[in-house]
Amino acid sequence: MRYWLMKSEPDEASIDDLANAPERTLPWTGVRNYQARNFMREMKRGDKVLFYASNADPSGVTGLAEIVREAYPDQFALKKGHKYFDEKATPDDTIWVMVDIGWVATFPHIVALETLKEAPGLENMVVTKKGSRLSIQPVTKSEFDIVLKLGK
DNA sequence: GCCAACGTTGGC
DNA sequence: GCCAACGTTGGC
Repeated sequence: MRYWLMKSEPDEASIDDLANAPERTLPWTGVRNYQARNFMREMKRGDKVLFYASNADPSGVTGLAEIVREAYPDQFALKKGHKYFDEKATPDDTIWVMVDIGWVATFPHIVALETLKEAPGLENMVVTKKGSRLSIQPVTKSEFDIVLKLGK
C-alpha cells in the first residue's frame, strides 16, 4: 500500500464536497502535469490519500481519502471548450488520466502547512519544501502517520 | 538541444 | 494581488 498527497483548491473540490458527493467518491480530473500524471498511474485501489487544500486560508491537509478506482482516461481532455481540454489528446490517447477517490475522514481541524513545516519527521515531506508545486505527491508511511496524528 | 519568453502554481 | 519558483513552448 502506498500513500499520497493530492492538492485541490477548495473552489474546485474540498473535503466537504467529497464527503457530500454521491457514494462519497469524486473523479480526480484536471491533472495536466506529466510528473503528477505518472504518479496517478502508479496508484492502486486502497492507497491512502492526504487531501490537501491549496490556495486556502490557511492551506493544509483537511482530511483523508483513498483510491477507489485506478487510472483511466481523462475524457475532459477531449472536450473542446472545456477548461481541461488538451488539443493534443485523441480518443486513442487522451494523454491525461484521472482516478476516483473516496472519502475516508474529515479532520476535526485543518493541519496547516505551517504545522507540517514545524512537525518533527516531516522535514523531507515534499509539500513542506520550498517551491513544491506538484499537485500529486508521494508520501512515506511515517510521514502519513505523523500527519494523521496531527489531524486527530 | 539550448535557453529566453511565457504561463501557471500557490504561499504569503 | 504580488511574485518566486517552476514547467512548457518554440525560435534558433
